[in-house]
Amino acid sequence: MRKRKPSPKRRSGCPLNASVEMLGDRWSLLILRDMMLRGFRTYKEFLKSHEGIATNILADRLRKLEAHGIITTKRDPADGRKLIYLLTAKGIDLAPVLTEMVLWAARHEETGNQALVRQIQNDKEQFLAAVRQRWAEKTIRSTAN
Amino acid sequence: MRKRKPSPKRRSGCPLNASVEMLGDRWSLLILRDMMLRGFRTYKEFLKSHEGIATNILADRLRKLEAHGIITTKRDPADGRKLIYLLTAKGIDLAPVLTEMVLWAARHEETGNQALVRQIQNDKEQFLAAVRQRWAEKTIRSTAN
DNA sequence: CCATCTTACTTGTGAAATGCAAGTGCAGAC
DNA sequence: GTCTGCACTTGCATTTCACAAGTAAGATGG
Repeated sequence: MRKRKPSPKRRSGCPLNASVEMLGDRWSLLILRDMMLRGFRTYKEFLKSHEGIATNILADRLRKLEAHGIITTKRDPADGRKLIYLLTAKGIDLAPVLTEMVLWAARHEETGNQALVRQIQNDKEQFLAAVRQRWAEKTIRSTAN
Repeated sequence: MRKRKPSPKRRSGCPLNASVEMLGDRWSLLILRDMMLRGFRTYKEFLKSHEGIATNILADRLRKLEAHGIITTKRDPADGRKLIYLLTAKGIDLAPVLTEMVLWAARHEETGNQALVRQIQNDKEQFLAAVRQRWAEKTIRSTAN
């Protein structure tokens, strides 16, 4: 597991602060959710899907996530216009954070997607294992091409 | 467990989106960390501590966290100038989210506070139980006054 | 091989959020 | 009554954001 050298302008060394500086905005975690749970991989999918992110913001977030080593890109071998965005190991390792946030909101707010919520509540570890396995399969297929 | 009616202007019903809309900024989670782990309870403590939040932003974030039912305030009975900020049950229930974020950053970044990290890694459930118990004790003392 | 379409962006503009410095109002201490 | 401490608010410059429009490079159809 390769670690980055400490960024020069970090506000503090607290690990929570590090997470917040990478993920603490209104879009990054939603993009990661789409990659992790919905299997989205291209710019267009992110753009037209979910909560309606602006195109310049999406480009900026993808750039930042890549700079932080959370995602990578590769050209689609079948269509040279397409860039395929993939989660790195560091990225897929955010799965427990996302699931805890989903569980928390589901406990305290009126939310949709109860199927997902119940699946996580039913067996969290199994859910995480499934997420990780789907990622591993996809990643092998993708990097093999 | 009382739930809020769905906010009219939510971008989507996804539970992750709900969490992100309440907590997805550069300060809210740090304030909650200070309450949960460092025992901070007053405006002044939040202000002069941690990563240097601006006073107007702090006032704004505290207002929003209270509006979302994550924290409450009460007057200090011993000093009428002081407001004491306390985590609600919904607030302390964010402990698993914070710990997962700490663990993730500790795994993938160079961060400080290794003592805390090792304590969580060593036994996550015990750590969470201790956090919850400290909260329960403080809350009983506080609301009894 | 040329026109057209798709994809992944960038650019421009106004609105909103943020950061910083200074000031206000109220409670308590002296 | 003055002075200090606490929890803010206000004003202003800077940064970030959202929305609309435009662009470059690769694919597609004739």
